[in-house]
Amino acid sequence: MASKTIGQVVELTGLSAKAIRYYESSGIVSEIPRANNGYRFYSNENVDELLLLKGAREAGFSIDQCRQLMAVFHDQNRHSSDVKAMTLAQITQIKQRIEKLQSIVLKLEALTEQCQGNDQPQCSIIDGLLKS
Amino acid sequence: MASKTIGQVVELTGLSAKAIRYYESSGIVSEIPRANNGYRFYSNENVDELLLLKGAREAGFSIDQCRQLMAVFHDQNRHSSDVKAMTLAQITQIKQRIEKLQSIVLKLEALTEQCQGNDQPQCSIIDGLLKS
DNA sequence: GGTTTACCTTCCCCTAAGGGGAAAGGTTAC
DNA sequence: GTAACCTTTCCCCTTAGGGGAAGGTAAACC
Repeated sequence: MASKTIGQVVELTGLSAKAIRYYESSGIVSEIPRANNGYRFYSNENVDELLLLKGAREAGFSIDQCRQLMAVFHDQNRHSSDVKAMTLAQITQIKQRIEKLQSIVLKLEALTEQCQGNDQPQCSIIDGLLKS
Repeated sequence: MASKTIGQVVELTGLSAKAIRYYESSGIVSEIPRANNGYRFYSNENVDELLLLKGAREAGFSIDQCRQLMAVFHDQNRHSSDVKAMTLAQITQIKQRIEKLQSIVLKLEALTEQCQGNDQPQCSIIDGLLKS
């Protein structure tokens, strides 16, 4: 079975049909050849593109970053150093997001510690948010 | 100066005029009274709502969570325990997001360690993403 | 008073990454 | 033949506003 319908690719990749069509219409993956009835038929190479894309999305790469990644993927003269650089940059970005979230957690934890948490309306969390 | 124009509220709160109007049209803050010319005029209470909202947004609360928070804020019979419960739930959610991001970082770091990062096309990051 | 500048209003389109569902047509099974 | 399932395109929806247009208003300056 060299070429597969979109339903079969859904089974194979775990991606939704909506997502798969979206990736094509956005130009992130190659244009998929059609049969006479208009149905898309996916080659193994097409499926590989989708698998790579899925892996990258699950690794937190944005669609725009994936676009670049796919371009590198299709570059016959690519250097693994380029892929590594993109990945290291991605790691840095995610770590920054983590730090921001951690500072929020610290702030919220400080506020909850001040709050009595009883049946009175006075609440130092609200007071704290008002002043922040 | 008991009531302020939106421009003055922008100065006062650091929020954008777009955001302030959005909060009103979304029903998150109270409806703002208008002058004859249609201009909004903000009372101190209106400004307080916006300040609380801003603090909550900066603390990572979503607009929908802010909506609930504002409802509690306006509830004369509120219990600080309710606010505390919402805040603790928010802390839990953020911690989950942090954990997810951390697992992504671990995965990406493992991949970069395997990648040679040279001028060859073979790249274990791509291979790893394809299989994941 | 007239003009310029700054401010306010609503309105519409745009973002990211698809999801939901309609309407229409194709394919398969009974 | 027809029921069930598959595929197609199309349009609206989501978050939390941003950008900018078109038009009315207010304050400042001459």
